[in-house]
Amino acid sequence: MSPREQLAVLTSGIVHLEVEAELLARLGRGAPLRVKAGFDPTAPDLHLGHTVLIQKMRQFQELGHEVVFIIGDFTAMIGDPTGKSQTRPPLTREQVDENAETYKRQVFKILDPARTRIELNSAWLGTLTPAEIVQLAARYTVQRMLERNDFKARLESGREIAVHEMLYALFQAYDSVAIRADVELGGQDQLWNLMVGRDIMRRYGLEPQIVMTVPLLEGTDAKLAQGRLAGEKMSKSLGNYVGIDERPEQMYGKLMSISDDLMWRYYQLLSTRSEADLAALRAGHPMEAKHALALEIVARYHGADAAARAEESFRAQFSRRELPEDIAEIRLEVDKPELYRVIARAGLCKSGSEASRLIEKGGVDVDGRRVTDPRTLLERGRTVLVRVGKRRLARVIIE
RNA sequence: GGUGGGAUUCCCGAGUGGCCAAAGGGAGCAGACUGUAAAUCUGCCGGCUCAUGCCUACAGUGGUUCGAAUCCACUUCCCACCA
Repeated sequence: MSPREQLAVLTSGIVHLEVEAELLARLGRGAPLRVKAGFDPTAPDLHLGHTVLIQKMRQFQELGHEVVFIIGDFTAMIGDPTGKSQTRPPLTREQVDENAETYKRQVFKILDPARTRIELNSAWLGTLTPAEIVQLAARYTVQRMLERNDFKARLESGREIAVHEMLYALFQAYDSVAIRADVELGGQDQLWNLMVGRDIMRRYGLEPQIVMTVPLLEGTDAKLAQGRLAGEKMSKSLGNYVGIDERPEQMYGKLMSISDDLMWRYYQLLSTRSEADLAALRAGHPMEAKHALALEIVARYHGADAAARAEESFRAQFSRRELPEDIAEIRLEVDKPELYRVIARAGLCKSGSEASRLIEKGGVDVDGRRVTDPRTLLERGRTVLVRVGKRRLARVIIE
């Protein structure tokens, strides 16, 4: 593929590119580019939000370039100065190794292992001498540091900025020096850090890395508000994520429950479909477009067969309202087999009170028939099918 | 170091002596409607041997009072301004 064609592929869907002409020139040399991205080793489970970046890395690989995936085990001990979680407990060596393994396993669902190098940044940062650290720090200025919005705001409002917080950016930048990165990729919110890397490389007499940022993916709860898609970015702590290690059925279900507006955003950032395909989907029923999206994404991480099964079980359970195949069977011993007690004991509700309320409101049925008296007695020795709400379901036997 | 303001149920936040398991909003859950959508509407939203009863809860400890989330004392932690 010609450099121009490569450029078109690589820059599709990105937020920022610094500098296009440089990227084009380097592509023109014909040698594989070394593409760097850093990951924090603290949160081991990758979700679709991370994959926006990883898929971009994959595109580089497909064009013959090399990806260097840096696990920031050293920088994690410092903590990114976002001010959010200052008191993050330091990780042990074992935890870092374990998380790194999890990363590899998950990341190779997308990346080509043959063209991927994984490095821990403690390998070079951990061996820097104090003199070398001083030399690193000498290559940047306080003025430049204070250009960072977060620092600027804290300085103006008199909140403290610890010295080591500034070192974070320098160490991350040093990673680029250590591996001689041609390109560094990151999320939109990382632009400033990546730019420091560019400057620092130049100061070490290296050709500065090209910087590219990708958009942040909104979480599954994002929806249209005042004509615009609004929502927090996908994150595990907000519970609005789809993990790439999740079971196919669960992934499929989560993707089907997103709003129509969010679906098109996901298409834009996650799908590999062509423009023509997308146009056809837009012309059709949104529900079918959503099925197609769920199918594509589940297939990517679990294979086409598993995705097809997930779709079938989704359609059976929700579209046709059939019973799922695997229903938990629970045996209980209860003194008085009143319905609300049974539900609470079976773990279908958190408490007896909650169970009672739900029953009175008509949220529970037994053997397919709605029961509204919480104190209905269940027969002993017989299996009954108890359904609580739409999703919670169990076969219960009272002994 | 000084002075003031805070800490409330999952989150935000009202409440300044009984009417407080505690406004309002968010999240969550259920029902209606549907495309298991989203939006909307309705209801619920500490627990319990289901009781016009009990227990737990308004940072911690102790106190005043018939009665405290509310008043007092001390403790811990946050925030603002001054130095």
